[in-house]
Amino acid sequence: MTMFADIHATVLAALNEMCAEGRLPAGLDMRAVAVEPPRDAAHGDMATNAAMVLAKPAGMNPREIAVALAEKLTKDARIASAEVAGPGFLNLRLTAAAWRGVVATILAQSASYGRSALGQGRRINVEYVSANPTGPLHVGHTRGAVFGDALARLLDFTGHDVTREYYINDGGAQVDVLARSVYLRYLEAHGQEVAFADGTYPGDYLIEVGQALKDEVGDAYLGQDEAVWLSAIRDFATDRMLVLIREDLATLGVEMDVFYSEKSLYGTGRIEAALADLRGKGLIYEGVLEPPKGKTPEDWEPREQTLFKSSEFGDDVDRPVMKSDGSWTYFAPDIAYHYDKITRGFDELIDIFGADHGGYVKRMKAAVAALSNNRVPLDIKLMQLVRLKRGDQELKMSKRAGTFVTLRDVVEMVGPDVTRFVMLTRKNDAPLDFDVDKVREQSKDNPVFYVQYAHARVQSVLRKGAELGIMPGGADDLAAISDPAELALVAKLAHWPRLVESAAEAHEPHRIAFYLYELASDFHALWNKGNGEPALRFLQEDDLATSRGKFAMIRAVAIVISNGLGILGVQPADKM
RNA sequence: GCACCCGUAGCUCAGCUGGAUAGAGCGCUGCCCUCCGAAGGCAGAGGCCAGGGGUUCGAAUCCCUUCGGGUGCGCCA
Repeated sequence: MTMFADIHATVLAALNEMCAEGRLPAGLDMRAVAVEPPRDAAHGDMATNAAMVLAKPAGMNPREIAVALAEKLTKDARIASAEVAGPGFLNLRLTAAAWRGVVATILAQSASYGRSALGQGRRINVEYVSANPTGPLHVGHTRGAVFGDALARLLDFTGHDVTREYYINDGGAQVDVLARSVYLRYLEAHGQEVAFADGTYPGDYLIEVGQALKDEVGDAYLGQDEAVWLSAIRDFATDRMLVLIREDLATLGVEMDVFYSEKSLYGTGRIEAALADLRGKGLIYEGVLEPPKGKTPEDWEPREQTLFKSSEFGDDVDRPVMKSDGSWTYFAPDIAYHYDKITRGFDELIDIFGADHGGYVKRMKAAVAALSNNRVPLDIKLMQLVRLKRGDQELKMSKRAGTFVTLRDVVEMVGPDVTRFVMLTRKNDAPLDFDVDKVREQSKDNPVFYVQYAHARVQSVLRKGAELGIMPGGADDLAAISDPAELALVAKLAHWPRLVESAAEAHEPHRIAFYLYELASDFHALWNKGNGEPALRFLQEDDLATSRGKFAMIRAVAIVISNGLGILGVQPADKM
């Protein structure tokens, strides 16, 4: 249990008592009753809106309810005061002893402080990265990789059973292009002059693949028709690319549980099975789509296609699953893939896509709703672009020239921890500027540094204390935590569990990063306050009991920072 | 033309799923080291939350609408 959950339960209990005593009507819906930190700390430690949300259904004046509730709550030993404010807020102040209890809790729970059973072991599948297996990962993929991984860790931390999954697009035309490009490199390895036409991948990273192919098959494919080698080289090359991609992900500390092959859906009856499910629900038909309004393609002509009635599930129009030539559209294997996830028994699905896939969201949600009979929710997070910069200069990417900034370039420039943290300092749907110079600065301007520095400062004091034989204390020493600034810091620590839960529910790991920044800021402020008020210094050489108490407090700060960074996949620094 | 995302301080962005006087960093102005690390901190100036309607005790947040920016729109994946 946590402080906010405890008090919330206390408030509900008090309200129920009031019902039993006839001071409130029975059977009130209390789900809207919340206990939150007030926006302005001057209002108190916690505030409840109970009186306001219950006033109308109870047919009573909100202040009347608030006064009665306040009377009950002040009997609680942890609550120092309860004041009615504004239209009916009830502002609560907790006793210093109650806050000190939070420190004891944090030290006792340590690495699991903030863990929650919110997910109740629900099985949740997070699909991310899923980049085409045609080359190394670039900056854009990096953001998706970091976000997906942090989200997975966050869900794990909140009691979900998480599967991290990568969908390999190895079934489409782009892997044929890959195979042809590798063939050219293979010819090159045999000393031939080759030209990279449009529609091939000219990147240097395929040189060694061509060489490896030569090492493996010798001259077997020289002068041969594409029909002879295409399929074999495709498999060879995609395997190589997947090794590359796994290595890229590993440099960031990202590890997948499942790599799921698109190709495995073809010729195995799995696409057919998924569509048969939809057909059985009357959601597949043959028909002709209207041309898109406003922007009709030049070569538009009406054609009959096999369509999915996605419009019955909130999509704008029905979507084709089969092209007019009888082959599948990309949507068909995607339906089959999500059908497979549903059949595997997941309770919830999350897809992380690039923002350019925005037009795909509604049909995918429609498909999952239809296939699972609305049982399995699908959340799709769209990742906005990353603008990579060095100072004022933007590092441009050009796919045609084969020059792009890779994930590995970024990690080599700034390290995995900085890459991860900075990528998480923005909401997923906001564009991100990533300045490779700025993120390496050791200053307040750099949020990674700022948070790491707070952790390192705690460790530094604790080390110094250890030299003097002072260790963080237990419950008996916590009276040393008494200044309002100290209690405010502890209150911030008490927010951690509810912050974690709200971030997990919203699927928004960036909230963790922002919280850590605020916590670090509060800590640095308290540290500096010790300059003017020696009583606030953590190390009090002439008063060991006080030192032990304050050490317990700052150790709690380090624990929360460490737990938070753990969710972001960042190593806390002990020294800087 | 339609759909989705976005619009908050000069700049870059938060805003806890509807709460009280809208916050932080940078930049600007002025302060704080005989002191556990100044790689920090404190204070000040700076806002019609793009505009307009609505919903209710209460809106930056939810709904409608206008304007502005981004992305996407059958036989690409």
